[in-house]
Amino acid sequence: MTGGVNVEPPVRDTRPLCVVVDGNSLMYRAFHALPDTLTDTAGQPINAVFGFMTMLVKLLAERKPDALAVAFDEHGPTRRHLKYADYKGTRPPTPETLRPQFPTLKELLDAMGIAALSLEGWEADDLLGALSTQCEKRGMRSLLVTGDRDSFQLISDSARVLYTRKGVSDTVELGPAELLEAYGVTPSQVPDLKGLMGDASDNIPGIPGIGEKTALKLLARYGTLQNALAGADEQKGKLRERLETGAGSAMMSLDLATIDRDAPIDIDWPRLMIPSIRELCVKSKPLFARYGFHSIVPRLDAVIRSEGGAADSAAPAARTQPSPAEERRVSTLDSLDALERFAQERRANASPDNPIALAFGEELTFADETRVIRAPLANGLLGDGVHPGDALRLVKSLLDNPEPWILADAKALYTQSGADAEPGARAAWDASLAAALLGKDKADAAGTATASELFGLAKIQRAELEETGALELYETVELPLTGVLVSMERAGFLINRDELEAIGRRLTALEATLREEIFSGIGTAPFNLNSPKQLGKALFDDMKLPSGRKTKSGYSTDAETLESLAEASPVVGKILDWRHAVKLRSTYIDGLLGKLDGQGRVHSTFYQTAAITGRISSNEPNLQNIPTRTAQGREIRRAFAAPEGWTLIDADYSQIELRILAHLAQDPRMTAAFINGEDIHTAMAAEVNGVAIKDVTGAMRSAAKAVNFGIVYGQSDYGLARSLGVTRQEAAAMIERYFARYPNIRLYLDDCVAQGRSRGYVRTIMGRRRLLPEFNSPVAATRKFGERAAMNAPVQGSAADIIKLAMVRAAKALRGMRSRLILQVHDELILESPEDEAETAAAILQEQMQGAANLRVPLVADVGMGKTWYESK
DNA sequence: ACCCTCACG
DNA sequence: ACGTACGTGAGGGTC
Repeated sequence: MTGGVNVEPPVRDTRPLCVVVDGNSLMYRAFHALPDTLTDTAGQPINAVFGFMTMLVKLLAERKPDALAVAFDEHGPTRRHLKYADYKGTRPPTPETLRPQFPTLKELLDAMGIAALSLEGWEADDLLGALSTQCEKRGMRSLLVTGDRDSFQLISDSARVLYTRKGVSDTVELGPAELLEAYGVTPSQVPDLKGLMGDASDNIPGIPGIGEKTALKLLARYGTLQNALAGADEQKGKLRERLETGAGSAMMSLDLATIDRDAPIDIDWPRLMIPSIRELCVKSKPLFARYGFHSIVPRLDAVIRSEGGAADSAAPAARTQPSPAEERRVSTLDSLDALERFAQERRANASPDNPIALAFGEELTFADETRVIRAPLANGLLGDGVHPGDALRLVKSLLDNPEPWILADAKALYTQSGADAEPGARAAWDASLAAALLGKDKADAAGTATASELFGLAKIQRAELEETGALELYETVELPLTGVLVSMERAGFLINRDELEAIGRRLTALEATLREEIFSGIGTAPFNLNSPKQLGKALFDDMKLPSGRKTKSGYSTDAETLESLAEASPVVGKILDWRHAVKLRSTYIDGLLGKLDGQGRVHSTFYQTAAITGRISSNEPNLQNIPTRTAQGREIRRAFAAPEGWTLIDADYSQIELRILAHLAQDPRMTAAFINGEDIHTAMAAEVNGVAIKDVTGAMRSAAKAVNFGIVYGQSDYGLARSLGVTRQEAAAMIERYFARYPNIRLYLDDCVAQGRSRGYVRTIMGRRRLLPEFNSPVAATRKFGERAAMNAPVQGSAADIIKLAMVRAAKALRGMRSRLILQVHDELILESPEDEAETAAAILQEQMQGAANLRVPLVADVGMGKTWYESK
C-alpha cells in the first residue's frame, strides 16, 4: 500500500435516515436524570423538556437526519389493557411535576416544525415499529431512540436502536450484530426472552425464578420460547417445574412484549422531512432562549456553524443542504509513513492554542476545528495481522509529543500505551475529568467515540467549568494529578513475601483450631461456615439462639448480630474470630500474594473519577483498605516494606474533615479548639458536658467522637444510637446539646440541604459539584438520602480536593530526587525514599500537605518513618 | 447477577 | 409510614 493522505468520501449507508424518538421514554429518562428545580420563568418544572431537547439537538448534530418524528403514548386503554386486565395496573402514575411538561414539549416541537405522532389505543413503541417498517418500504433507514428494551425486536438491516441506558446522555447504539454481541439474541428472539425472564419495569411477569442467564441459555438451545416450553421435559428439577407451571404466564408475557407493527397510522412524510438542519436550528434558537435553555444554545450554534453560515445570523439560510465536502474535511492515513508525516506536521505546528482531539477505539481518529483524520488500524494503517500492542505503541509515540491533546480518558491511554505521563507530556484536555467535576456521568465523556465529538465536547466543558468556577481545580489539580497517579501505579509498593506468608501460616493454623472448636461446640456435622444461610440455620434453628435482624434471604449473621449473642454461647465469639482470620487470609494474604510482580511489588490501579465525592479509588488490589483497626489485622502492614537502603514516609492529615467543617461552618468554638491545638474530641466533650478538659472521661470523649463522625455523615438520632449503643432518646439529646454549643454547624448543615434542594447540587471549597437528583424522588427515603449526601459531599469532597492538590505539589517538589509517592489513602500519603533523602523528603511532604489549603483553622499533617508501613504510622 | 459480609477513610 | 450515617472494593455463597 502506498503512503499518503487520501481525501475519501465518507463511508456510510447512503439511504436517507429517519430518526424516530420515543417521546414518553425520553421524557421519563430526562425527568429522572435532572432536578425538577430546573424551572421555566413561571417557576414550573421544565427539567424533562430541557433534557429531551438536549438529546434532540445532539441527535441533529451527530446524525443529521433527513426525517424526524417523535412518538407518544396515547391516553386510554391499549389493546394490551383490553386483553389483559392486570396489564400495567400497578404502574405508578406520572409524577405531578412531569405531567404538565408533556403539553409544553408538544408546543415546542410544534413551533420547531417537528412532527409529534400519537394514535389512540397504541403505545409509542408500536408507533416506532410502524414507522421503522414504513421507512424500510420507502428505502430509508431508521434510528429508533428509546430507553425501552422492547424496541430491540425492531432492529434490522434498516433499523438501529439508540438505547438510552441512564439519563439521556448514556446511550448505546445497537444493530443486529451489536444486539447479538451484547445480549446474545437476535431481534426476533427479544419477545421470547421477555416471555421467559419478564420485565419488572414493564409489568411483564415472565416465569418467576427464571432470570436473564437461564433465559438466554434456553433460547440458545431452543431458539424460541415455544420450543423451550415444549422441551421442558428435557430439563430436571426446579427448572422443569418452573417451565411447566409458568408456561401460561410466559405465553402471555411473550404476547405483551411483542410490538405490533401494523398501527394504522397515516404518515405525512413531507411533514417529517427536514430540508435543512441549519434552518431548523436557527428557528429553534429564539425558542430555546425563551424557555431559558441557555446551555443548549452554544450547541445549536456549533451545529449552525458546521452546517455553514454564521452562528449568530438569524437570517434564514438561502443555501441548499450542505454537501459532505462542506463539513469537516475528512482524510485517511493509510500507512505508518503517513502517520509519521502527520505527527511531524503536528510537532511543527504545535501550540497550546492549536489543540487536537485524539480518540482511540476501533480506529485512531484526530479532529480539530476544520478536519477529521482517520487512521484505520486493522487492515489499514498496520496492515493485516495487526496486534493491539502495535496500535498502542503508535498511540504512545503520539502522546509522547508535547502536544495539546484532547483526550476522553487520558489515564487509560497513558497506562495502556505506556506513554510518558509526567511531567509535561500531558493532555491539554481530559473530558472524563471535566465531566466528573461537573457532576456529570462519566459516560458523558466515554460516549464520545469519535474525535470530532470529543473536540466539541471539550469546548462545551471548558465553558461550563468556567461558569461553575471549577476551572482552576480542573487545571491545577485534576489534570496534573493524572500523571502522578500513573507514576504511583508504575512504582507499586514492595511486599515482603516471606513476612506475608508467615502471617498467612499463622492465620491458617488459627482457622483450623477455631473451626474444630466451633463444630464441636455446635455439635453438628461440619457445614460451610462461610455460608450465612447454613450458619443461620445452625445458630438459630438448631441451637435455638435468639435471632436478631433478618435479611432478605434469612437470618442476619453479621458481626453486630453475633456480638449481641456472645453471652449466649461461647461458639459465637469463636465464629467471629474465625471470620476475622478468614477475611484477613483470603483478601489480604492470598489476594496480595497473587498480585506480586517479578520484583515483589504490587501495582494498584487508581481511578480518578470513580467516587462521586471526588475521592480516588484503588483496585486490583485495593490498597486503600489494608487492615489497621485490629492488632491482628494491622500485622499485615509489616509486609508492606521499603527496599534495602530505603525508608517509607507516611504522612496523614489530622482530623481533616472536621477542620473543613469548622472552616465551612465558621463555627467560633470549633475553630478556636483547632487553633489552640486541642484534642478536638476531648475539647468538644468538655464543652458539651460543661466540665473542664481534665475532667473529661473516656466515655465522654468516645461519645463526642461518635457525634463528630455522625455530623460529617448527616447523622440521625437512630444512627448515633446504634453506633453508641444508647437509646434513641439519649442520642437525640446528645445531638441537641452538641448543636446548642456549636450553633453554626447546624446552620451550615441546614444550608447545605437547602442549597442541594434549590439548586440541585452542592459544591466543595474548590468548586467541585455533586449533583443531587435524589431530591426529585417521590420516595421519602431517597430524599432523606439526598439530604445526608448534601451535608457530607462538601466536607468529604473538599478533603479529596485538598489532598489531591498536595499530591500534585509534593510530586513537583520532589522532582529531581529519587523519593516518590507510592500510595494515597484518602487522608494519608506514603512516600518511598532513599535513606539519605528521607529527612528532606519528609519535610517537603509535610509542608506541601499542610500548605495545600488556607483554611480558618490550621491544616496539620503528622509524619512518620519506618522500614515497613506498620512502623511508619 | 445479586446478596451478604467486612476491610478502609 | 419508613428506613436509617458518608464514600469505596473484594471475596464468597447462592440462584
